[in-house]
Amino acid sequence: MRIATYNAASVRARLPLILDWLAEHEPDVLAIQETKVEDDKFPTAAFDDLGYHVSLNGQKAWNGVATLSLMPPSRVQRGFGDPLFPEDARLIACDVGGLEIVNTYVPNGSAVGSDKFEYKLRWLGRFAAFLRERYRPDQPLLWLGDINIAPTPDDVYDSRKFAGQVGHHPLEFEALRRIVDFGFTDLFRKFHEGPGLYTYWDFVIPRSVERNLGWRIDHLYGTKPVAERCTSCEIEHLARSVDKPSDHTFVFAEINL
DNA sequence: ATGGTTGAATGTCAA
Repeated sequence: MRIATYNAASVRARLPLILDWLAEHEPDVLAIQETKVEDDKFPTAAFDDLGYHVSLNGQKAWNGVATLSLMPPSRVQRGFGDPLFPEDARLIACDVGGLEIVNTYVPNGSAVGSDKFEYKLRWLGRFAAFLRERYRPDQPLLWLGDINIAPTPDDVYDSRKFAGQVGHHPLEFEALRRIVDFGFTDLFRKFHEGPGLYTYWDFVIPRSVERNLGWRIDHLYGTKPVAERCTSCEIEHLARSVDKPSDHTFVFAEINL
């Protein structure tokens, strides 16, 4: 299976780009984040025309996740299923052909010390518990999406500058480690070492793409049965350089399932 | 020097 993740920063604004990418790369699954649209306004028909099933957890204007799959999904779950936890549309989980797929848009966190940063840490803690409630580390499980954390100095263009700031903070590293300790392997790092390999480049920084001032914050994590069968994981840079790009690009893995 | 861009919605916030 070929499985990809993409923070679209509006699925409607990015629709032509996504359709082109699907036609060229023919993934079995595409996990989209920041769809920024309610489910009844999602461009479902355009993906249906390419043969994709569409599983949605959207909301108006912000957040929103969608999982496209050539095989029909089952066991679809939107959010944590916990009425006590403040729910915005950041998680959709489903089973595709026996592979459990959890697609998340982790809160950005805004700035260290803000309410949004506290929410990010609480969300990550709730997600660590969610995994242990719903899954086992010995089953085929893939967690992917916009993680909004650059977990090592190699994962951001200026680690010293951003040390202790949002996206590169020790409390985020600790929260992510608790999640990864469930039994995950970072599929991209299984194949690629070193700095300069990014998935996001800020719109605001002049010529951030050309200067490679980026962050690796879009990740795919597999349990052991997935990591063992994963034969490649690559970043697809072109989608960040075309007309009207998202500020993220695609990351995709091949898994022999 | 606290700038700059983008999208949703149409104020201004979020990223």
